[in-house]
Parts: sequence; C-alpha cells; structure tokens
Amino acid sequence: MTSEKTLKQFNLRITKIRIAVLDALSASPAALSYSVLQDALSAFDRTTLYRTLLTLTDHGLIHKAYEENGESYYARCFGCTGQDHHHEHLHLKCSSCGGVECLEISEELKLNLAQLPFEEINISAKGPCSSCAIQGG
Amino acid sequence: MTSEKTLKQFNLRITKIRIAVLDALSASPAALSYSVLQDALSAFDRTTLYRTLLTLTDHGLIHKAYEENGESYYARCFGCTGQDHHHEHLHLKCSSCGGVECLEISEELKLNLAQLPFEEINISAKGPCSSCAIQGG
DNA sequence: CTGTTTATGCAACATTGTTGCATTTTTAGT
DNA sequence: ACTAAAAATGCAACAATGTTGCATAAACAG
Ligand SMILES: [Mn+2]
Ligand SMILES: [Mn+2]
Ligand SMILES: [Zn+2]
Ligand SMILES: [Zn+2]
Repeated sequence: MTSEKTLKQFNLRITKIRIAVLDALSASPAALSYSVLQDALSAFDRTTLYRTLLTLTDHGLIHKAYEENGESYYARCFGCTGQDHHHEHLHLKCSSCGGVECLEISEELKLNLAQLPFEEINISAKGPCSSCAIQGG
Repeated sequence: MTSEKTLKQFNLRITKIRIAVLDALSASPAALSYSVLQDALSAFDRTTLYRTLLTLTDHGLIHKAYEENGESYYARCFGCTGQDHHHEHLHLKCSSCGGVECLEISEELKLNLAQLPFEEINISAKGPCSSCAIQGG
C-alpha cells in the first residue's frame, strides 16, 4: 500500500515529510536511526521530523525499535493500531554491523510473554544479524 | 559487602565518586535515573559521573536498566562479572509512578530466552509496579 | 615517601529532546 | 475552484545528555 493511502487510512493529514518517512522506513529491511532519517530528510526541519516521528508512533504506523546511548532506531509497524503497539517480536542490534532488525519469535516465547501482566513488553538483543552471521564474524 | 571492598574485588581503584555511585544504587530498591544520580552527586563533575557509570558498567558492577527518550536508569548488578552482564530478569517502567525496577522472571521464560542465539538479551515492560498496583491506579 | 598509573575537573562541542509561536499547508464545506 | 478552519511546518531557543582532549590531582605499588 502507498504511504498516502496508509495515512488516509489512519485519518492523518497527508504531508510531504510523513510520506517521506513512511517511504523510507517501508523501503528499508532494517530499522533506521534518527540520524540516518535526519540526513535523508535534511530538506525538512528536524523539529518537524521529531514531531512526525511522534505522530506516526502515536498512531501505530511506526515504532521505536531500539534506543541506546541516545540513538534511536525506527521501523515500520505492521498490524499495530493506535496506541496499541503489540510487538510480538524481538529487536536485534547487530554486534557486527550495528544495524537493527525486527525478528519474529517463537510461539512458545510469545505465550510466555503474553502471560506477564504488563501493558507493553519489548525484547532487545545483541548479536550477529542474519547478514553478518553468514559472512562470519 | 561495602562498596570499597566491591571495588577492590573488581580490581578498580577506590575513589569517592565510585563509592558514592555504588552506595546510592545499592541503597535504592529501584533503579536510579541519570538525572537523579547527577543531583545526588552534584559535588562531582558530570563528566566524571559519565565515565564512572561507563567504568562500573564495563566491569559488571552496575547496568543500565532502562533507557527512554534519552533518560537512562541504572541499577546495581548482582552476579555479573566483567563484560558478561547476564540479566535474567525484566526491567519494568512503572506506568504510574515512573519508577524502574528489576524483576525476576519465571524459569520457563529464562529457558526460552536462553535458547536464543544472542550474546545479550533484555526485556523491558511498562505497567504498574508492585507499590502502585497495591494502591490501585 | 616517591614515581607511575589512573581518575578527575574543566572546557568545548555535537546530538537530541522539547516547547512556543508565527506562517504555511491541508482539508472540508460552499 | 474559493474560502475559512484546523493542523502541520519552520525557526528560534533552550535544556539535557553524550563525548573527547588535556592539564591537574588522586590512588596505588614498591
Ligand atoms: Mn519492531
Ligand atoms: Mn536489571
Ligand atoms: Zn549485522
Ligand atoms: Zn509505580
């Protein structure tokens, strides 16, 4: 689905930066850091990017996949609606290339997590990502 | 064990700020945010606090329990050695009081996590903490 | 006590988070 | 297509944190 249609579906106004952010995150297999987004979207003011990321996160179109040392990584959400981000997956920070990816987890683990009495649960891990593991490291 | 002895045990030099940080984190049942530590240790330069937190983390005496929107929470480590932080527990950010606490997890969940091929795994959650849940909220 | 090693304090700068407000853009209604 | 209302953007401004270099002070081994 095109970014315009997605925005419309979520009752959000269609603006250039929102389309650009959604396009960028949709096109990337890995999560993108704030600084990378900033560079890619340098045509826009960084405050606008800041608020765009807030808006898209609040409405469940994207999510913050990882945060460390003040560096945040964002990824496209699939299946999230409104405030209800249900990330039944894991966020892996590659110890080799530094990339961040969203990974599916086992059904068993999902069940375990679902039993915990919390509103929101996130798992993050460090280790070789799929690409780096193949090439050895 | 006293903070001095702990430092000696880890082959770290005994300095005022290291003792102060260890004392503060050992005394608190919840993790302490950077800003709280900063305020409590305002006698020291913030660069020194920054480097102290790095050093104590690197040697496994403390760990970063939670990070969000550039705010980091630190907690005393028990059973961690050197770079090998093995946090078989969960970090809960209270949706009511905002406090962060380290919680034990079930053996079953530990086993599930242990099967994942990663060097380090962290779980964080949001929801009412033990104190706030009692009082209702 | 003394020399060596290491930590600290300070300056400096980069990055990010965050808010207010005037201006521009988007949208819905005509 | 035109217009008014609602919302988003750009810009300024400031706070907080991350990060490094370097001179000075403190810790430690002998
Ligand atoms: Mn994700
Ligand atoms: Mn912990
Ligand atoms: Zn990688
Ligand atoms: Zn609480």
